Amino acid sequence: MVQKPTLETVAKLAGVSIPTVSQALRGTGRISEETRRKVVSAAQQLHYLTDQKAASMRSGENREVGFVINQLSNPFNAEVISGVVDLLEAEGYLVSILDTRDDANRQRQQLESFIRHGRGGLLWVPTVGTDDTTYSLLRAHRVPTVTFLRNVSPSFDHVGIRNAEATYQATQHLINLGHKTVAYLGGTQMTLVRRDRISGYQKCLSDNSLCRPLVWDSEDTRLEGLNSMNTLLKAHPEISAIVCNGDMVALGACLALQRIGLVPGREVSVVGFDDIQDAEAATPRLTTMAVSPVKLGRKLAQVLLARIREPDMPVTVSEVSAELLIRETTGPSQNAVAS
Amino acid sequence: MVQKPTLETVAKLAGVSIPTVSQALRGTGRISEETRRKVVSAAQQLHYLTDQKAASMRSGENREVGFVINQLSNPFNAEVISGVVDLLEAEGYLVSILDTRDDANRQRQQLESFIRHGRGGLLWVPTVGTDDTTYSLLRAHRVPTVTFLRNVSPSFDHVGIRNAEATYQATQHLINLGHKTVAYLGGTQMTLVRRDRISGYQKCLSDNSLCRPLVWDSEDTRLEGLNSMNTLLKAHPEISAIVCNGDMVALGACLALQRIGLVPGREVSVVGFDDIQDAEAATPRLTTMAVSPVKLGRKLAQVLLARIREPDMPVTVSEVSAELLIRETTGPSQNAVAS
DNA sequence: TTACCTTGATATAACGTTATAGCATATGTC
DNA sequence: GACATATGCTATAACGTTATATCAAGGTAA
Repeated sequence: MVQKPTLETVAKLAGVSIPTVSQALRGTGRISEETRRKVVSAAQQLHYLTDQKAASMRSGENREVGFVINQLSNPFNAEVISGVVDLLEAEGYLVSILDTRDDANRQRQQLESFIRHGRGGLLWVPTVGTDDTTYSLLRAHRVPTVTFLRNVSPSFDHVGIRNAEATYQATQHLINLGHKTVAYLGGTQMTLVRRDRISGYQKCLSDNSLCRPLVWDSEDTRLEGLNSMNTLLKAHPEISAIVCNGDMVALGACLALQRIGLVPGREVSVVGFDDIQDAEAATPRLTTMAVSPVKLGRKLAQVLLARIREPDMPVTVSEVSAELLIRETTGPSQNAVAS
Repeated sequence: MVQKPTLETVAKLAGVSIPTVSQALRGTGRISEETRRKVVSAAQQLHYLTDQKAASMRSGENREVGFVINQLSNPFNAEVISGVVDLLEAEGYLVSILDTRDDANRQRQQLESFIRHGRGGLLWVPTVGTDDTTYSLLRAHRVPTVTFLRNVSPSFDHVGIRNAEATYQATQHLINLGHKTVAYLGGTQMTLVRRDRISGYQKCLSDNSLCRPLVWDSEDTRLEGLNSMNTLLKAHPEISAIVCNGDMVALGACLALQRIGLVPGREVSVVGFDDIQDAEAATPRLTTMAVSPVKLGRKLAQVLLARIREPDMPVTVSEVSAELLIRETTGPSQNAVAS
């Protein structure tokens, strides 16, 4: 145990050659049952574990993939990761997670490091401000890549959410409840995701002949949601409902309402996005657009596996629909009742 | 660009030998300024990136480390990870994160995979129920290892929190406010961390001649905190204050109180543990035992680096103190005022 | 018998690096 | 001018695997 066990050590102990050991352990080639047993027992005795660095260097195969994500602390992301990891680990892959914290420089560093270490696949939520050289870097090194949520380039497979459809549905729900002044709260930059969500919100307003779209920025945390809602209410006290870019923002917004004595779902209605665990636990329980993070994670894993196995298959784009989950933070407009 | 660039490709383009390229790019050996420039330009032209698998195989050096953690979705952990990653990435390391979700089997799989892939270092929150063979696996393969939070084995370096001291302080704070019936809420199994925290709580009670320790289980999520607090209140309506095993539980407990019309900090006082972002954002703002996750993360990274550089140094144990942050969820006992 | 196939193993080369040693050529010293 | 030393580069081997080719021994068919 003083020396790292290698094929050579095992071979010596079993009294056979190195290739024999390699084949016996992997079940390839023509090895008699008897020597196979000898080899396996020797390997166990020495606690031998294949050195994958050496193996993958020779064989080209590589069961290490990475998930480069924009915000690890977001519980929705954490749940997606669970789904991905479950499926890929079952297939013998090692999934490692990198957090860019939406910093393009950090992301660049991480991806270069990623390529240098020769990972066999990439699941990727591209940072805001990712530039073209990053895409060509990945293409040049032939990294099988699936983008997630942010569909930034037609050369990569993609798995995402039907964002415009979802916010349209959320907005329509509020309008059906009689709300006339519906604002959009959340996001800070014009990512594709946010653009799509806002466009669904706007289209719904105009389809219903309500023509005052109002979009307000906020980081995707409870704290920022609280602060932004405060400023929004000060600037536009007339709004009676909001569609949020994420549950964390929505929960923060509910807190803001409660602090000034308003009840979410009575004076002001709130719709979230994601259906994280806390949405159900909050008081009042949050109405939200639910997407199953585990289902998304599985889909992601499946697409990546397909791409790894068939590098030349045509690029695929998969989008899953969100589902409106009506809980307690949405209710009939007070104005509508009054009029 | 059709072929993966290697030292050979670069050497051919620059018109020099392979070792020359290797040395020129790393700045070792004796290379003239002129050829160095030639080589660097050729490398850039081909988008050459060192294949670390091959490099580390030959040189033995390995700048890949892993952080094997028990619960990725916990925001406190996410913040610790940030601290670790900041420091290690600056030193040229690639940090990848694995989530055991506190499942010993999964953890075993992940660690074996981890070793096979030859990682150069490990930061580790061991799962509940980790058995001895796992420790010896890590020792046998000489993986530089630092345990975090759960100090399970004297053969690894450790970074953790002064848990008993912290809960003692929290409990004393409640007692000073006049509370006589203080319960402990959170955790599900007898991990070392929880044992230490409970012992601090108990010692404080007995030091103050209050002899009714009451410990109640709960998973470390808001939802479970809510449910557990409900059952606790039903079983023991007399309690006037609780010390919690984590902020998530504490926030859930506050929700439970609010649902039945009680105000945290008035009828029942609540102290959390961790000081996650939401502790400040909650209504009312959560009193908690604060440990700086970023500071912990940095410490972790430093200890690991030291261990990697000096594999034979004596084992170190570092513990940081938590600090009582008094906010709004703790207040004078109503009984004390009445009597 | 000769020719051919099957079985069970091994020898050898290769993956892309880096460490070591070696070999010219230029520079300095006495 | 002879010798030592410094400079700049290259040849070679090695890291631990796996892929390919090869080889000996035994079995089968004509």
